[in-house]
Amino acid sequence: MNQAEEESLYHSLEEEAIDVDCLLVEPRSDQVSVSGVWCYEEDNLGKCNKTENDSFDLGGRASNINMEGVDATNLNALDVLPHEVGVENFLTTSNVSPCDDYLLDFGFDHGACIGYASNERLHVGNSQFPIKGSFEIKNSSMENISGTECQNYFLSNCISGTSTNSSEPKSLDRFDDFSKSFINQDMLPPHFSHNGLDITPFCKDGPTSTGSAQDHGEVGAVTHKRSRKPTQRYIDESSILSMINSKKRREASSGCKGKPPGVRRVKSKNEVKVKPKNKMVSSDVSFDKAIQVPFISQAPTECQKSVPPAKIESRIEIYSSGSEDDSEEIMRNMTSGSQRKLHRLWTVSEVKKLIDGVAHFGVGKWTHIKKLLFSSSIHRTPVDLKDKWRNLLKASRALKGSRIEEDHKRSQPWRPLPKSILCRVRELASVYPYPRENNNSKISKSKVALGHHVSSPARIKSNKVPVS
DNA sequence: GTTAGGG
DNA sequence: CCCTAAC
Repeated sequence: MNQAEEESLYHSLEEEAIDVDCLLVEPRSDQVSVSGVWCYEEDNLGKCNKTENDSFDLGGRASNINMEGVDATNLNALDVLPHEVGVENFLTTSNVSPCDDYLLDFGFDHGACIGYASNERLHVGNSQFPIKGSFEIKNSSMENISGTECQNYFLSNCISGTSTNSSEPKSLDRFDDFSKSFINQDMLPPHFSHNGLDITPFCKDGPTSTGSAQDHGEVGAVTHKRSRKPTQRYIDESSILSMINSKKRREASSGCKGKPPGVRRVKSKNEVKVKPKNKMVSSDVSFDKAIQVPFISQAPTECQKSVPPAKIESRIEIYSSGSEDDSEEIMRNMTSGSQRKLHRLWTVSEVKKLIDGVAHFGVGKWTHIKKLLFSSSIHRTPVDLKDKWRNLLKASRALKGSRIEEDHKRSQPWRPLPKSILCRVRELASVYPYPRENNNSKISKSKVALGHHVSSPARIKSNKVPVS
């Protein structure tokens, strides 16, 4: 942008009586310091299970901020180069995002605009957002206020610093985007801050409110400022969201007779089971994150690879995901209570646990296995264990049938189980034959009779395999 | 309530 | 993963 454009833009802003005087204050140094105090509301701990008080990750799709060791007294804890600071996709972090009810409050002390007023401060305090507290950006030269990637998350990409040292604001055009995002008198808040500019975005727009990212752009406001048109991106996303919502409403209203594929009635008892109040941070959840459970922990692009493209709902969950269970709840709410359970890939650790469980309790004791080994995995029901074991048996048989491993890989190109696991399944299958295979399980009998090792007491319990 | 088995 | 019959 050249000088003339900047000036004209500035004047247009001025004409619109938006108090952006501080905009043209020259940045004075390259230092950007982000510091603050963060803590979580107790209610939201479950949604932020990975995060600690003094260490958190504002991971976004485009960039990450990792704030560690932030405390109230150390204002320089996060002294970094401007290009390292990007409060981007603030609301999309998987730790904190499903924020149907969270409000963001941020006021600008002394009317300072973000990054453009020397020695002024941007103060962001969340009252109901999972991250509760405040952080400050002690500005010296945040010259680049980017709103281009703003996906109607109020903080996404609206604050960023660049490493290029410049004595003049470079991105007034971006500020224009930014101001469009924030300054809208049509969205006047019921909330005023004591000191200067105050913005209160919120997203309570009715029972269909999903807490998805789009919602955060629905309503936002600024006191005593003229209204501005919402960004094109906001318009686009709003229309997409409403389209999805109306589609879901159609599906819901069409009743259960048609039974559209992929959307089924969820039994109430399942609802109760699947959604316990206390959300646990289990070892295998973290394992999931580490290994292969696709949709929560990975970047959205990767997630989308693992999700069938037809499942729009799933992709929404990806973006709004906080904890797994929250996502499920959100989707259930969105679809008026009818939603197929999430498809969660079984991790190797889960399979191992299942195998251990079968080894200990025998086939068919799915409830026991669930209670003892999968108590922390609330999304795995006894039926799931049974189904998985059945599939494992299939897989092991396939492996036995075609010794060539390539065939096996071709049959399961997406997630080949380790051969050792399948061998173990086969071994257990011979010891604890699946009920249906009981008829032709003479081999297993002979194996057991030959003292084929099973060191578990469960073997005695299993009446399907006669001992001695 | 739990499990097996078909879809 | 869902549904349902059977136990």
